Amino acid sequence: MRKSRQRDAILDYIKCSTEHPTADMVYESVKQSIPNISLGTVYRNLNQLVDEGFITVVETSDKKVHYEGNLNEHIHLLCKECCNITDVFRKTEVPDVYEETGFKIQSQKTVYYGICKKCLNT
Amino acid sequence: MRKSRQRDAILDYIKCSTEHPTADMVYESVKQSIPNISLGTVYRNLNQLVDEGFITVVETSDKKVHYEGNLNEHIHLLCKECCNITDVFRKTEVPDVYEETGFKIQSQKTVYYGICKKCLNT
DNA sequence: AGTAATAACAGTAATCATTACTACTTATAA
DNA sequence: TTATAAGTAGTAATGATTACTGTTATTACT
Repeated sequence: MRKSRQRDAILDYIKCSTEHPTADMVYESVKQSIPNISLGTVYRNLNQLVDEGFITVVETSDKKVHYEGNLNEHIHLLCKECCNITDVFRKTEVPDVYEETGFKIQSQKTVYYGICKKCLNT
Repeated sequence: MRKSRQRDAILDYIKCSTEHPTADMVYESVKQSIPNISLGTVYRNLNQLVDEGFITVVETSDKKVHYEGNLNEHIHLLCKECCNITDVFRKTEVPDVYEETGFKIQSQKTVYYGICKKCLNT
């Protein structure tokens, strides 16, 4: 991967952001320092940064991919009403989440990402 | 929610499926018993069934929503190569997953779904 | 430093999963 | 049994993402 001003700006913004920006939010923000950056460039670099493991993605029900720069293991609180994503870094036990954040848990989901048996043997 | 032959067939298919079908897979399958069912009907009912809590969704990187009828708490193994989703129901500890399933875990994600503080007070 | 090779870019067109819309049909409550 | 409104089929529209094309910029090698 070569060095590029555009990708540096994109990565920088995501790494510093506390929210979980979408491609469009990245585009709007980076446009302030690189006015003629292309939306296609943003998408291409986001995909590249995910592939290379510099950032990760979070899916919500708003049908847009959200990006995240904090790679430390943590839990996401995902509001079904407003789609807001909140990070919880402390090893807070489930019953304590409500007291500490005011977030009412209704369900949970745990996903392990990796390579399945079949793809490992290919 | 009224009774409808289309929705019954859709729910039935998802509840019986061991894979995690997409809207299109549901459409193709239900079409065998209701040949003139509309894809729009499938989407509308899937959203309704999710809203009413009869089924849930699983997101992969293939940009399609996958549906799931098994509401028992379990873990998903999501292959980054082929996007296959495998369910793990036993409380298998992370180190044991590989031995039991051949799935090589690279990262994990835990999400709690619910209502945030702000939306609760509205 | 000069240059060739090619990764990356801007701008725009295309894709495709999902949603919205419309006129018709059917479940169900009174 | 009939009114009403939820549900449907079929199709058009939307919108996030990707693909494409001609140009620019990085980097490895003389």
